[in-house]
Amino acid sequence: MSTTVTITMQERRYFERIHQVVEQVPRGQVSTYGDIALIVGGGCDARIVGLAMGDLGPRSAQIPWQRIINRSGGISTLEAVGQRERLKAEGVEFDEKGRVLLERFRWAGPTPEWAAQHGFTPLPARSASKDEEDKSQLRLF
DNA sequence: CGTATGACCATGC
DNA sequence: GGCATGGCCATAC
Repeated sequence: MSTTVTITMQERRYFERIHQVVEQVPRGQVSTYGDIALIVGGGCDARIVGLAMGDLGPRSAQIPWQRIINRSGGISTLEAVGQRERLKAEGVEFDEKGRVLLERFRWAGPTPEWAAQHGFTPLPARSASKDEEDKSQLRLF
């Protein structure tokens, strides 16, 4: 009997995949809503990642939602204090203004192997220094 | 099916 | 860097 599972892949085509990616963020590192959206791809948006995090419910105990922060390194949740404490306990450091030091603790994204294997998009490489990156791109003027 | 909302982000000032 | 706007797309009513 082939009880084909008629899984509702359509309904939350993003939520499921978002959760899957967030699970990959290692302890002691953080990622941003936008980065997760890029990895999921297929038109996924940063706000959808936020929605998916809010939709975790009981699963919040399994999925490291605390490692997802906003582009500025700030915490967007209502329980910002608790989230910051969790991250501190993992070794994540903050600056004087209470923002995560993204340059040091930002997750580089999944390995190309894992990404290809599960149908995700790896994150583009980021230079440690923005200036050097700009310099490497010759402005032909 | 239109409207409002959201754990966002890029842009312009 | 901070503040205000517009845009983005899925959900809830």
